[in-house]
Amino acid sequence: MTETDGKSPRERYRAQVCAEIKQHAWEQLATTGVSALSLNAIAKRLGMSGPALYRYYASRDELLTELIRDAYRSLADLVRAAFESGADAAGLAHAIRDWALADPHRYFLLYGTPVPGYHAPEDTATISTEIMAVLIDAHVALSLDRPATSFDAHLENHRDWADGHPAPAATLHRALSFWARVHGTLSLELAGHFAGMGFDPALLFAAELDDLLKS
Amino acid sequence: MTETDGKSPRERYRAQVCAEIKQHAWEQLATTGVSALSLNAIAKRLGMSGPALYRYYASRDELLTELIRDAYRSLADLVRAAFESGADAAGLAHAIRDWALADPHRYFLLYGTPVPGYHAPEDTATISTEIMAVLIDAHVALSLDRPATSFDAHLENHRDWADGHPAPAATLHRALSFWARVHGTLSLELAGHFAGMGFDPALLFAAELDDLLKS
DNA sequence: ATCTAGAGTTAGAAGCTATAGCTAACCCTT
DNA sequence: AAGGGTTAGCTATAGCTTCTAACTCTAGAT
Repeated sequence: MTETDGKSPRERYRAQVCAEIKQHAWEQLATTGVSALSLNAIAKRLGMSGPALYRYYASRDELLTELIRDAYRSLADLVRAAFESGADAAGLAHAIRDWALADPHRYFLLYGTPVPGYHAPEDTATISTEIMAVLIDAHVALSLDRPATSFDAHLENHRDWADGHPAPAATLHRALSFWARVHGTLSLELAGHFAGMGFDPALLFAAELDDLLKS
Repeated sequence: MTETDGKSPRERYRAQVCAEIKQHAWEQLATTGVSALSLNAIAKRLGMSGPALYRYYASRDELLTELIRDAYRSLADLVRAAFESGADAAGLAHAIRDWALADPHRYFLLYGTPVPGYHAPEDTATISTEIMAVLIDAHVALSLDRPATSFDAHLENHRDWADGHPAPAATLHRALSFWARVHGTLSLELAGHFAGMGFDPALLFAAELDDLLKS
């Protein structure tokens, strides 16, 4: 209970303020989107003046990087947890869609328009390959009786991104298609491009995956 | 040659300044992206002071709306021209991809992260349905020997967006899948998510379409 | 008890959007 | 040809942003 956690009170206080800043940043992000994320507004909502925030995050970009990292981690954990609890590829897709619908701005933070000056840090790429690895795992169980395509052959020679995964190229192909179709339908839906069209985006989502997974 | 064009000199001058502003806006957009589009910077590059620009565009959003409208028109014209010159669905996909690669920021202006406060004007929706109509046209020639899916049945009851197009629901389904797959692979590629992976995005793009179109 | 590190402050620079009020030039009409 | 209305441009300003600099003051460590 009253474990000191091995940290000095200053460090604990600092960690908590950092967490509070991030929490308010997420709230602001969820309501107004990334472009309207304001350090000043966060500081005022925390009861302190603007520049005080720079003790905790050196710049707006550094806070954004932290948010992106957290979002990636959240998605990777979700995908991994879903897979480890026995979900198949379709189950993963559903989990990802729910995750995105729960906070569209968080999804766009990762997969939306890249911000001009920003460059993702090294570890987000690591998490990204981690996600891809799980996606590949989720596709190894699927049948491979479809005829091999020329892209399969190309992937055979360009499978470094699979990080040594032993799955056949056709499976890597399926994982990539999975990712592309999930992203395609999901981002069009989240951006509102299906808004006035009347049909149910969830059914298009499911149909795109069905077409990929059954065969 | 020296046709007066029926416009007063003031109107002609105004139209030209508007065009120059838009041209500089496109240049700035192509290099730095939409978030860095600055009315001040455009004004200075045109040799006039910041607020002078507000005589021509009432706000940053109004200029953005104009740019979005132009981009939509450009894409719609491209798609229509490609179809009328005999391109099939795969040809349309190639044309769209080239159009997007030529100016990624323009593509993201239409299909990227929606800007928080902004609401698209009426006519962009009109152009969007115009594009969809051409996409449907491009898919009517394809065979329909695939088994009907439940999404086809759903589309039969929600085909208002097709604007009275007589194509069967399976064809509407194909047009939607086409759009989603084009957008999925293209936006992942343009956002750099395939950057360190080694394979050729053009081949994944082609494979995603092949899987849709051949059958 | 003293000293130092760090948290928070105000002030300010440079940038942005956008408004207000003014001048001057221009077009049109009389 | 002269006046009147329109409009293009200016400067100044308000209010917002990120971010730096210099200062105070307190809390933890020695």
